[in-house]
Amino acid sequence: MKTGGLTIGEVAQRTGLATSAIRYYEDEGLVHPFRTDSGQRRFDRSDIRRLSFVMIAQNLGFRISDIRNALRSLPDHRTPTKADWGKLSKGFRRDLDDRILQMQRLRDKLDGCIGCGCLSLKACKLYNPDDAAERGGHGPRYLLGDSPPDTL
Amino acid sequence: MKTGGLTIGEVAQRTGLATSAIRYYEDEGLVHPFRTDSGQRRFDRSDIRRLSFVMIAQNLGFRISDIRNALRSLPDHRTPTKADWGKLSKGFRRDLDDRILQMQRLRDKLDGCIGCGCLSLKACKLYNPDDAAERGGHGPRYLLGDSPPDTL
DNA sequence: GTAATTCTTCAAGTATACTTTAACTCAAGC
DNA sequence: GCTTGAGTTAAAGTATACTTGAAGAATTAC
Repeated sequence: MKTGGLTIGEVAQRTGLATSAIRYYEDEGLVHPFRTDSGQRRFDRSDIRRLSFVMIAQNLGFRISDIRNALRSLPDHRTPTKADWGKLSKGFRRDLDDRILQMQRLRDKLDGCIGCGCLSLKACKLYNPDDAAERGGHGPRYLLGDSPPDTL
Repeated sequence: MKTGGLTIGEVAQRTGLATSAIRYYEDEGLVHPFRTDSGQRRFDRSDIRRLSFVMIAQNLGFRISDIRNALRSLPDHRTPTKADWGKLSKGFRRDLDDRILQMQRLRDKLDGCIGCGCLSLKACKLYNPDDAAERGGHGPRYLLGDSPPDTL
């Protein structure tokens, strides 16, 4: 009774994900497979695209909550249109651009700070609290920048 | 008996790290404070620089093992010289450049793949096994790219 | 029809990066 | 000199992202 959908094994093969990971992603609300009468999952072809996106975003360091959020712009039980994906892509690109910019900025600062051995961050402003907040670490770590250059 | 070193609390204040994090970093071999006769940690001023580096690298997504590895180029019980830091910086910069490049490449691909809604990764070669291996996920996930375009 | 796969759920385990708690010692201020 | 704040260890707890294992049901292959 495989009328219409892909089994979890087929999706695993096509994406390279473990079946356990796919089940986990369902638990986390990243995919919404339907069920056969006997309770087995059946996936839409478009779910492969969804999961591909998940893997790409994961690889770039985005967390599952971020990804779930991005995927909200896609319809849950309808095959996403080109326009749906375009919308998601736009938001994702913005995040990516931000990250790239941040990294480049840091790299350039590092040339000046670590490169010269000073690493005196108040002077360098290598970091500011906003950067820290973005990544959302566990504690309220304000990272660097409260000691004058001569303390380093 | 505070002859010479900073206490863990002072280091915590200057870096913004929790004392528990600093102790954890010592366990992980990222800093090597000496001890007073009574067993309390005393840090070198240069350890603040070390810890700053740890925080920066962490923020950029590097793992502690990577960071420990990078810090190997610094001397453990001597204040690092400008040359020491320069050496570390060079290796770090290379990694950073790699990451930035990878992200830019992916971003550009995304414009073509997700943007158009195809996301057919074999055709796009958005990902290849090498990229996956780099990040070193838990399982042997080869990510994307074994399904022909029409399966998506 | 039956044996081998593949699927199911649920609970527990793993790795990373820490924090929290408990019980205790040390150091500093008054 | 004694209280208080800061430091110490060891073990357990937390969050994220999964994997592994057990026991059973469904599907497929012959």
